Amino acid sequence: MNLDQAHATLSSSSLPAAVAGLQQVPQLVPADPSAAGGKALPPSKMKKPSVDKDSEEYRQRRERNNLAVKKSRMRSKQKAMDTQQRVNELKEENERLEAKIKLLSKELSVLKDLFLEHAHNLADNVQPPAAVDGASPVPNGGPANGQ
Amino acid sequence: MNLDQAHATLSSSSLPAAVAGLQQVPQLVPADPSAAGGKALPPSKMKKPSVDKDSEEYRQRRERNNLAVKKSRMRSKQKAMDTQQRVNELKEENERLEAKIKLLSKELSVLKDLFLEHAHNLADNVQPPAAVDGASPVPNGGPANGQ
DNA sequence: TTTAATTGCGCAATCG
DNA sequence: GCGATTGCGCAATTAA
Repeated sequence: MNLDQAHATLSSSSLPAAVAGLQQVPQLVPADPSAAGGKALPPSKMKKPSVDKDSEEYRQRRERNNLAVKKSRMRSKQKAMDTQQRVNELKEENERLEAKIKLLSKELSVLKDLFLEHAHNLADNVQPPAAVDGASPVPNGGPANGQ
Repeated sequence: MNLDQAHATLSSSSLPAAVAGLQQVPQLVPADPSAAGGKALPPSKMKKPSVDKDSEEYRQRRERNNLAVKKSRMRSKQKAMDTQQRVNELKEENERLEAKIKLLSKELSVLKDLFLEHAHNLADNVQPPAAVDGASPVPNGGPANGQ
C-alpha cells in the first residue's frame, strides 16, 4: 500500500493555475536560485525532482519511515492511556489513604478521651502508686492534663 | 479502508521555517496505485478524480479542515499534558497522606504504649479504688492490642 | 554517514 | 452541511 504524495508549503491560497487538465504528481523541487522571486514555470515541462520517487530505494525508505511512524504513534497513544490509567490508580490509592487517616484519627481520638477520663479518675480517687500500706486519703492536688 | 490518497499538498500558513528552499509544484490527480497491488496503469492515461481540486470551494473546505485538525490536535496535546500534570499532583497528595498516616500511627503507638505501661503499673501496685481491705494481687491477663 | 524515532502538517474518511 | 476526530503518508528534524 503506497502512494505518492508531495508535501510542502506554499504561500497562500492562490493556486498557481498553471496546469489545467493534466495529471502530474506533486513534486518537491529544490528552490531554483533563479526562481527566487516566484516564477511561472513552463506548463509543458516541470522540474524533475532531485529525489526520484520512482526509485526503489526511495520507496524502501518511505515504507520504513511509514512503519516507524506508525510504531511511534502507537507507543505515544499507549503512553497516554497508561498515564490516564495511572491517574485512576492514584485516585483510588488516595481514597484508600484518606480512609485510613480517618480511621487512625478516630482511634486516636478515642484513646485520648480515655486518657482524659482516666486523668480525671486519678484526680478524684487515686493516690500515687508507691504507697501500698495504709489508705492515705490525700486530696489530690490537681489533674495533669495534656492535649 | 481507503486505498487512494493523492494530495497535492499546499498550505496556507505557518511553514516549518527551516524548509530549505523548497518549492512546491502543485498538481492534482490521484496517485498511481500500481505499487499498491492495484493495476499498473499507462503513464499516458489516468483516472480522473471526481473531485476537482482546483475548485474554489474545495480549497475552502480543505483549509477549514486543516484548521480544525490543527485545533483538535492542539487540544489533544493539551489534554495529555493536563493528565500528566494530574498524575504529578496526585503523587504529591499521596506522599502528603502517607506522611500523615505515618505521623498518626506514631502517635497512636505512643499512646498505646502508655496504656500498656499503666496497665502494668496497675497490675503490679494498685488495687481497685473501691476495695480498701484485702489486697488482690491479680496477675494481669494480657495486654489488649489492636492494629 | 546511515537509520530509526519524533514531529508538524495536509488529505480524506468518518463521526456527531 | 459542518466542525471534530482519526488513520495515514510525506518530509524535516532529532537521536542513536
